[in-house]
Amino acid sequence: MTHEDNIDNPWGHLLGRVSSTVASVTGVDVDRAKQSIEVPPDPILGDLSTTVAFSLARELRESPVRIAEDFLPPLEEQVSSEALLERVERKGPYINFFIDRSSFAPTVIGTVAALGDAYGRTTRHAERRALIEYPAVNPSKPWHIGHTRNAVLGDTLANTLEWVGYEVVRVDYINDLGLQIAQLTWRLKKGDDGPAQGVKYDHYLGRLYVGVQEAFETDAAAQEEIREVARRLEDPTSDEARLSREMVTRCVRAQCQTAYRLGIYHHYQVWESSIAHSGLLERAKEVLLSCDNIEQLEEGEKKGCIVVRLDTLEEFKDLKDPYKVLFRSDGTRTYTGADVAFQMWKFGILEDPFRYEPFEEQPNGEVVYRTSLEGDKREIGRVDEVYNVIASAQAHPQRLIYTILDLLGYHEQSERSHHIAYEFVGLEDADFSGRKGTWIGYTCDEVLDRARELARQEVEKRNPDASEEFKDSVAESVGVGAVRYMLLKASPDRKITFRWSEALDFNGDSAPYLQYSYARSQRILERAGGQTGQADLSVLTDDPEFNLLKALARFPQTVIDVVAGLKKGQWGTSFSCNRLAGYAYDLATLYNKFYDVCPVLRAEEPLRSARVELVRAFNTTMRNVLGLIGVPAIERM
RNA sequence: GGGCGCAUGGUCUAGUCUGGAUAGGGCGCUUGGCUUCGGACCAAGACGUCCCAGGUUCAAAUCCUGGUGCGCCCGCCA
Repeated sequence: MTHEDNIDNPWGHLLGRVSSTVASVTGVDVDRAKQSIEVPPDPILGDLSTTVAFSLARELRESPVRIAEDFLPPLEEQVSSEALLERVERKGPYINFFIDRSSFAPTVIGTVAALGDAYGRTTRHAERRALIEYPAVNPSKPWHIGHTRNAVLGDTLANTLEWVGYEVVRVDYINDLGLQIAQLTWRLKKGDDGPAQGVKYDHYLGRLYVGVQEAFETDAAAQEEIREVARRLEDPTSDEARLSREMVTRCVRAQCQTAYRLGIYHHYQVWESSIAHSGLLERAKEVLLSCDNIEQLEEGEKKGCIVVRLDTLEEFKDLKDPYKVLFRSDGTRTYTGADVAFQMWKFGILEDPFRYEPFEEQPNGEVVYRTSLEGDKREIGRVDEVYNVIASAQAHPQRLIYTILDLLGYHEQSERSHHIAYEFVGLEDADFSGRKGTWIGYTCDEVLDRARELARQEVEKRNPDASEEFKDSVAESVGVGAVRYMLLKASPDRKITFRWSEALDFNGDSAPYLQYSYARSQRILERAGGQTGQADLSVLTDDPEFNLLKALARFPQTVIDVVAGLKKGQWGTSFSCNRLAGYAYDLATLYNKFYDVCPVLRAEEPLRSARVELVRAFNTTMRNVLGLIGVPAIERM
């Protein structure tokens, strides 16, 4: 019994049946038969087809058409005993299968009804655990849309893995020791009134930073003072460290408000200061120095540095310098050094030196913990896969970290380290830069606010008599959905040029279109009254009904395919989040077409009851997909 | 210099991994559809050298080779 035979996956089941039918008749193995199955370009031709005649043509020294002709009679024989298949036809060399519509509807709707909220979830990867790091925004500014892309990608990946059975640990990384933090600490030390009334702390810091950066670049004395602050920050007991800790905490709390609006939550925050002062680096250093390619140089330009020698490796042979520094001559870590130690921690290669304290309780009711020098020990546990959601620009350093794990002998962990890469979000004429302040006006909060305002106007038009609370709540859900969906429907390796007109377009391929289709189905179910249960579903055979049923059936297989597509390449692991968005859009489109031409409540029995059950199945499936991609499902809008 | 990614109607984009039948959508444009379960909807139409040149194949947007254009990466920085 293969996974596809599992009843929680109707489309996979169907593919399995067709594949084994093709295999048994033609003699090719099941995998090859499965490879040959595709969906014909026009449903008139069939629901599924096989091109196996083409691939057999050469080895049988026979024309593909002739081969298809020969296989047709035995296939017809087999198909007649397949419950879900009605008939098989030949069109030239193509062999096309037709689903038995009257038995398909009860199968699909029965599955959706039986599984309910769990429809779309499978247990293929049960007992497996994954750790995902995202979005790791510096605690010195508000999220802009680029950070939001990272966060939404990470959150959706985490959901997707959970839907195929993974247990997922969601981790954020807080770099509280970077230069930006030193600069801001220096600035706050000089005294400042703090944020004006109503200004979020992260926005306040972000704007303050633009000015500080200017001083840093132009004023040598200021620059020296800031370097000194950076040095003092390394001592966790210093006044600067205390001030910085307070500042960073307030900033992270403010950033979390943005995350919560988007429905994004974490289990742990790993702070850089914990990495620096917990003893993790010292342990990492010991392990690293036991590796043949890693050494402390005794002479030359990099005398005293702990380096990894890379020129023996094919993928790094063209570097200008064969040595990559992990620890500087003064003993401090480089980014790469800290990242290697962090990656080792994620896999449990190094014993967990961290202590944890609650950071805050999130709106989902779960406490997010931060690493700390105080607090309690916690057990992260074994992790099978690690996914780091990081911009494509970081592909080289990410690859380097995984290579070092490999050099250390942790081949398995290296292989299971994934860089989920994505391109930047930019403007037509500029990129977002923290230093230059080009992000101003394009923070996640501002984009969400504007989306909400626009949605609010639409809600007002349609529901003038509704309560303020209702209007606000719907507007917020529409705004959040629109922003998440916009970021998800683009393939991660494609740059997104942010345009207000596109981000706030609520028609067509957009979240409100999905939410609207859901709300309309909700209305029908409310008016239809209670459960019918006994409906004769075999009457659902018209094209609009059948097309919708096929889309419903495809959901679990789509999630499985996206996970199967997480293939690791040399420079990153691809995550087709756009396929999830695309599936949701297809489903909504087919429902809207059905809605337009198939009356439900006004239909005669037994059609009426059957269509109500179809609407119910759509309602359940759409709610589940929306949950998966994090777009709020709205009952009424 | 080396590496990675991208290139598809006016515009934005799916499909490329794993070759298969008339290249699918969104926005915009033209036109039609509510005495009807919600028009954030549906239907019809116009718009294409799938960057270029070769090659492989019964079959190429998809694979191979060589180009072109754009973006990014290659520090004891952050």
